[in-house]
Amino acid sequence: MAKGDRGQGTTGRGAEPDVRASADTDLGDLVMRVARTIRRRGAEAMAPWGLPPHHARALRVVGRHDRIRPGELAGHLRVAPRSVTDVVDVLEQRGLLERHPDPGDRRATVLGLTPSGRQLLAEIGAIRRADSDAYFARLTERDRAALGRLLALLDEES
Amino acid sequence: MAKGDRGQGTTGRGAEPDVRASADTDLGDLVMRVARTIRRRGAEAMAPWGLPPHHARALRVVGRHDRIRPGELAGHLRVAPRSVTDVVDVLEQRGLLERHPDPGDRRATVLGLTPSGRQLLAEIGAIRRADSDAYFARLTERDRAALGRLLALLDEES
DNA sequence: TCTGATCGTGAGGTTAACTCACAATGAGCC
DNA sequence: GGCTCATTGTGAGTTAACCTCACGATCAGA
Repeated sequence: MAKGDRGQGTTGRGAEPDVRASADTDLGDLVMRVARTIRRRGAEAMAPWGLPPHHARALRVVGRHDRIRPGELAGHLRVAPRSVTDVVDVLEQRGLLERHPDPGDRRATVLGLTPSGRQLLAEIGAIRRADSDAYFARLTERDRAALGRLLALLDEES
Repeated sequence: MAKGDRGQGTTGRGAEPDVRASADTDLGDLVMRVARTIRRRGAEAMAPWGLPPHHARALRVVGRHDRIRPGELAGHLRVAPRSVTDVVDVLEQRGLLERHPDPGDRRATVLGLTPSGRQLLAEIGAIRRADSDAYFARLTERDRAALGRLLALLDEES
């Protein structure tokens, strides 16, 4: 099924494993490496606020979708529902968002930003966007659009 | 679960924050979400061998660059030198690779696959490639090439 | 009213990284 | 030869970002 399969793996020890960069990194690896860089940059950019990248991301989602439920937030972040509980815990402890009981369903909770959460979001938004722009500036406008389209295709619900 | 989408508002292409995640997430978020999916899929695919994605990746790099040093391996994986020590520890304990003293520099170590490491690499290579192909099959051949090019640009040494 | 799904979370675990400090060694200089 | 300084890999300790499983509370339907 694989096409350009170089079948080495038998005895071909020093048998010319030349394999220059483009050949040896597949798309999956490439995505992971870029993701690592993004996470590192994000962590550095957010360091002054002590807000890890993932927490900042969650804060942003809540900012966009007010009155969101934890489960929905998990969906947006593409993580397991349980995983957002901890994130929400931290953000709530810092007074950035609040859990409110859902009047329509007493099992459920809805999340909303506090004023200081909203303010922090505004502050870091600018920084984050600037850093993101700086990183993706390696690509032309057209390439960024193309990348967005391709990643969105991959990210579609399966 | 989740799959929430209480439609609030339409995808108004304005200054309005909009609902559909794919529409308003920036490139960084998109990369992270795709990366998460890839990691999860990779972990599932490697589960029968109990080999975490990152370990498999390291094994592959050593397979390609025999007699590589830990420090170089770290460079290929884009992680801090210290981080590969643990990975190498595990892989060595499993008998998949070995540390040899570097004859030219007694501080250093060179890594090489053992026969069983080489065999495992061959086994999982096929599986992994198949899974990767399945995931990226959402994109056309042309789109995959484009994505590879764009990611490679981003991943260039800065 | 009983049953089965759903919501969020406690408990506990894993992966994948990081920094800082250190001993051993190499390399350049006088 | 003896000094200094950089490099190599690792011990120690920490953090981020996930996961599964189990559970009590609640909802929705037969």
